[in-house]
Amino acid sequence: MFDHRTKGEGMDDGRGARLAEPDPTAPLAAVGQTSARVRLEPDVRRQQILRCALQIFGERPYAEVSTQDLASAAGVTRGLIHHYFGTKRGLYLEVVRAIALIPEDDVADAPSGPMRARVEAGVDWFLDIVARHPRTWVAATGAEGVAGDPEVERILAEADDRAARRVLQVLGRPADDPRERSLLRAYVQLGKGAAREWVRDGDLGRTQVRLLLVESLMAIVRDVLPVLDDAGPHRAAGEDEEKNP
Amino acid sequence: MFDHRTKGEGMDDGRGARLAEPDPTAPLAAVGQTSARVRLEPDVRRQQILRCALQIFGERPYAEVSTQDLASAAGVTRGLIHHYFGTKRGLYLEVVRAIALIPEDDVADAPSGPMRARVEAGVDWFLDIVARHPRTWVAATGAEGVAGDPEVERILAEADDRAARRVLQVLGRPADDPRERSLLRAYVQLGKGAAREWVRDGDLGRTQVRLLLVESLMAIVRDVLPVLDDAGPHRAAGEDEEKNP
DNA sequence: AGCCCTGTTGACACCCTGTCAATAGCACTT
DNA sequence: AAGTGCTATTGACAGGGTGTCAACAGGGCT
Repeated sequence: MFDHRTKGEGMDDGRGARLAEPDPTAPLAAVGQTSARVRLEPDVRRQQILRCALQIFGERPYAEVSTQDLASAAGVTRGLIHHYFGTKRGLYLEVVRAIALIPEDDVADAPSGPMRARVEAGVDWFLDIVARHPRTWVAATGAEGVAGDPEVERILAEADDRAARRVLQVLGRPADDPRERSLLRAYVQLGKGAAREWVRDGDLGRTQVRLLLVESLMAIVRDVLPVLDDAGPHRAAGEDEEKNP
Repeated sequence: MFDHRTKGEGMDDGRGARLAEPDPTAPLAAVGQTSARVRLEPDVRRQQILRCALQIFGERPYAEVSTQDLASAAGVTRGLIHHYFGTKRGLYLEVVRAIALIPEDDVADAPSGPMRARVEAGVDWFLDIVARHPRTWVAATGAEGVAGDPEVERILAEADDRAARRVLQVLGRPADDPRERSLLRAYVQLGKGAAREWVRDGDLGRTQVRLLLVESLMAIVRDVLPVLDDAGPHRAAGEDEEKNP
């Protein structure tokens, strides 16, 4: 998310860029005013714009970013942004996708051993992911989406669902029961919440968070999943007729 | 982009506005075209606009609601919206406050009886709140805020903290230990996640959600809180050095 | 060199937000 | 009842941001 392309840092003065010879693919604000119109491969240009957008959207909220800002950062004109991404929202979606969706890569862990060991393994897997890029992770998965945009929702939901399936897999359960999936998605929220408390405010450490997540998941496995089907019908909450707050 | 100002969409039909005798305080779209300029007490007008905004913002995302929509729904002009709330975001903040901030009023419930009963009472209290305005509640507390708006963040965080304190109170625990508060805030995320699954997707019903929340909270009370202090230090997650997303 | 494909631009039209002086309800006085 | 004053409410205006499109020009090819 953050590109950490800390400004000073050899961007303009020292090495590179001898004189008036800007790297055409220079991503960020290398755009003194100097660089004339340079023609790039569509793929390269797309990537470059996307990288800049990644940085910008990480810095301030969606509404306070204008396509002009995006364009300037990439050293192009607004028109080009729209040419490649259709709309500002389109570009934003690409950014969210890039950040939120954890690759489904390492799926091959054999779920073996007693349940408690599996649960602990699953929790540790999750905490490791968070610990790798704590702040970025929190920013990406928190309430940072654009206001209720259905597509953003969808992406974030997909991310949660992947995590939920992963946990189910670690538990050694088939991941195709929609109710169990739903249940685990809720649990993933607990994980996200706990991680937030861990990373942002410092009152809980990894130890405490781990404890919380392990015991909760154990309770779910022990006391909830087995009786899930015995419970009542699965109606959604009634349509709301608001009265007053 | 999308004009979304499509279809009349239940905006104008239903209740209210029988025939040219509009209740001055009629909340929604009682605005045939009929109602002439009516003068109301500032308080009343504010309330009325707020109620309408509550509904509208619950229906579609912030960015797709225009001040014109808000004004029309309340049967006034845009200017008045700004007169009372300054800005569209200002009105939105009031809405979020109204929905998310559970009144700290009914604090007097005696936390008595066995722990399981208390836990169930607390969970039911929470579910009742959600059930009162399900969709609006989900919209307001989910990732539906204005993208990363600090003020929205603050309100939501405050709301979570209130809920956490409330739960601690129901459990019969003092609500001043920051670590327990933090723990319970994480639990509140589970509650919100579960409520989302309940309201939005229909795979889980209130029964299942209740089960999940009760058992999880029981596990927390039984297995986590007692040993919270025995666990390691409460360092925040290490500062992150991002490599790549 | 000259041509052509296409990446890139600049300007245009539209919508939306926020401001402000002007208008007109409505309660109170005479 | 009519008049008067306070102020709730309006309508028009300015500024800014998004998305569209025909035209321009970079650079590889003949």
